[in-house]
Amino acid sequence: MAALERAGQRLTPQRLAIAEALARTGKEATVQELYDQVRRKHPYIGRATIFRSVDMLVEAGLAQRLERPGHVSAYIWCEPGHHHHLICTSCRAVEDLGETLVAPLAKSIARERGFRVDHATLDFYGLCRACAAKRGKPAAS
Amino acid sequence: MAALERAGQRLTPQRLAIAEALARTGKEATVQELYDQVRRKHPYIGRATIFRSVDMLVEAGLAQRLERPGHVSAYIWCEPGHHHHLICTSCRAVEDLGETLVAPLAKSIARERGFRVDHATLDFYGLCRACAAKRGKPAAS
DNA sequence: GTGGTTGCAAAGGTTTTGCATGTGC
DNA sequence: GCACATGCAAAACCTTTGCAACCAC
Repeated sequence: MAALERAGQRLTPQRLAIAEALARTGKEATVQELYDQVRRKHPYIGRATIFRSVDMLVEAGLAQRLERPGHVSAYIWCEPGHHHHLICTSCRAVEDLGETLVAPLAKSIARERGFRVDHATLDFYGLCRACAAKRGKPAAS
Repeated sequence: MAALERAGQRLTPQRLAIAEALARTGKEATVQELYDQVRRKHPYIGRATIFRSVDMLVEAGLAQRLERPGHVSAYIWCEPGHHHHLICTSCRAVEDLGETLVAPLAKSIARERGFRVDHATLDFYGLCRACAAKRGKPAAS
């Protein structure tokens, strides 16, 4: 959590609580979920603070906004340099994925299509090892 | 546009107009932009119809929702089997990318991490060939 | 002490929904 | 003709903003 200090931001109890909540779940979390979670210890925290704090975390490179299907933004804690993920659609656990997979792709795209890649989204959705083992087949809807 | 019929959906003038508008721009488009565009020919169309139609298009596999940063959904027309894109952050043009790049990645992830990939997002943001040529460097903010 | 941060509440904007009417098949 | 699609408007929703009080540094 010392990463927060390194980000050159003020270390308030709220921010700590939010960062901690996000880091601890190991899953993607919406603002509402973080709000519910953090409110157990900070009953007077406001939703706006969550929004402002996660924005700050994203800018500091400590979190990432997942543009996930369904119009609600979710956030995940992430170590610098790990901006791609495996996201379990069952338990919502998130695993990091390094840049190593994307870098060669970006390079070949630049070469073959003349496209100058700035950044890329690469996220895999599916079942994590545990969930895949639990149910061999995806659950029927 | 015959793809619409194939999707087993009713072919209404509104849907045709929306699909056409989306297909013709060759760019990502927000609902608001489609609304403005389609309204030139269908002044009485409602925003709700746009939302319902793009949802239908997405379900039919003829469009894709881009979860782009900034909380507004944008949609792009896409041929079946081309669900990854190069998106120009300058002119907002969209180029298709086949599945060929992702398939091997998904396979290796399944093998190495025990993760059962269902689907993946892979979109590259940057400058298309034309925009990259126009301005060698990204514009200063 | 000071400037950034918080909490509250209200505003802003996007997306969804209900229902009567209209229409493709 | 019937089921589905549309238009309208209001509701629901997430997110942002303004501002006074507060607090980390």
